[in-house]
Amino acid sequence: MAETRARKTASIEDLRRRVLTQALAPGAYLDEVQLAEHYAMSRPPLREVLRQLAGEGYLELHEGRGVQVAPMTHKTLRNFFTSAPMIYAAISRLAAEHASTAQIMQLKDAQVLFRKAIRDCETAARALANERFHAIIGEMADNEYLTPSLRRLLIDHTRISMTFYNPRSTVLADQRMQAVAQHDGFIALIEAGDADGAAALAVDHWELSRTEIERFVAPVGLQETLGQDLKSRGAS
Amino acid sequence: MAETRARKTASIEDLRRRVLTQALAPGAYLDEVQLAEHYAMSRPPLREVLRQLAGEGYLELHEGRGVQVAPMTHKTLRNFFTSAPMIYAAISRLAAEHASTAQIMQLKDAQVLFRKAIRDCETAARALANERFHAIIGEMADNEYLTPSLRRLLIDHTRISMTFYNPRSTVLADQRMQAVAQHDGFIALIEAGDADGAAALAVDHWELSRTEIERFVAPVGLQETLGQDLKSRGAS
DNA sequence: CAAGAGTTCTTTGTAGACAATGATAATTAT
DNA sequence: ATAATTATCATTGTCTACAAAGAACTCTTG
Repeated sequence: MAETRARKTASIEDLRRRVLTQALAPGAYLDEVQLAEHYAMSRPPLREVLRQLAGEGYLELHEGRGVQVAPMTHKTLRNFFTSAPMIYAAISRLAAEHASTAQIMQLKDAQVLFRKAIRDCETAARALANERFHAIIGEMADNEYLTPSLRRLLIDHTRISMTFYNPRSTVLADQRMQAVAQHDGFIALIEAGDADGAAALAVDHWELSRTEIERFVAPVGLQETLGQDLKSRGAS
Repeated sequence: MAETRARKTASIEDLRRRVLTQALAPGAYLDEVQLAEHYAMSRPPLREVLRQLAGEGYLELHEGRGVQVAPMTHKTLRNFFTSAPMIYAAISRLAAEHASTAQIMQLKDAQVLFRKAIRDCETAARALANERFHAIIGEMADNEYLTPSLRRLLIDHTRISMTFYNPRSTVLADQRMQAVAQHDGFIALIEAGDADGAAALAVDHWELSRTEIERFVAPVGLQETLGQDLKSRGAS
């Protein structure tokens, strides 16, 4: 078994992806033996992987009762809204101050993929590309004290966006174009080293995302009276 | 082996303590077999423990090259100064908003231990009690997105304070009393639910700590001319 | 004498088997 | 019939032994 090491990192990345795209639903319990089989490894190293992912916030360990995909409740959503703008703004500011040219290249590459995913209406790819874009900004910030919080926020931001993202909705099409434009803005501001600008844009970008989420969480009520056909509205 | 579970959690707490008090020096490499022996467990569960602690920021894993106590460089110190006030203020604010009475009791208990450690000039106990005090405030905030950053900050804050803390210095005695008073202030403000007050006090508390650290990192230069006795100044 | 390659040895990583705990279902007693 | 208790089962947690990768040392060669 020469490539077990590769398998281990692969399993970590795959599990991250599955959690982010909700292929593994929040709150779902995982089976160690099943996962170990799936990734063609034995349980001890898999357990290490699970611990690590728990540390990163993807999973939750319950002593003697198994591993759970990090659940999302109304409380987590509230906390998310409270913390996100502050962290995003701080990270963006630091990124503009510290970004290397190599990292800016990475960011541009990520933006290409983001654009592509939106054009092709690939929900999961879009969510992952967006996560990657912001994760790179996090790397640029290069601050070991703030990145843990950013990581944690991105996990749930990505998962939340997966729950309600509807590539067919024309209302959201405009917002998607705005998001793409804002990403371009990030690249320009970071390249220019404009810390204040990047921080301000982070707040705008967050506001855009927040409206999207709010529109889904608290949608406008149905207008029909009892007895009418409700099918065509699709409020779910 | 009925109590292996207890041993596992005990090993986690002990390792945390040893890192925080610098009984394990920053950057030091650990030996798995030695640690496993020390905690009377086999290597696989110990490796899980190490992964978890790495996730929490106490350790760093190096693929195939062993485990290292999280190092502290000039860069980490700079990042620390950048991030700490924001996170501390935010956490304190949320703590004042959400603290339960049970948690306030815990905080008061922690403060008793903090006072005691300072009175008895026990450096490690003081550092750990201070860490615990602020960790409880973190629990009060009850925000899974911000606590990871707070945790990370407290690790290095505790370690930094251990490096230069000198219970004999009379200059620092006054600062210690101020710190105790500020902790009392936290308790009062949190109990009163004064979020703005708690956030403001967090900034003050941070400033106090920062001056202490700065005085150590950039001390005033020695005044003696060459050839004079330098022993009595203790500039290390 | 210095530099590089080969070999040995220490240390990390993994596998498979075993033990123990928590969950589930069945049986018994009220 | 329902509730409690016990027994069985599935699943988590751990241990010992083995394999492989990295580090250090030695031996050889320029």
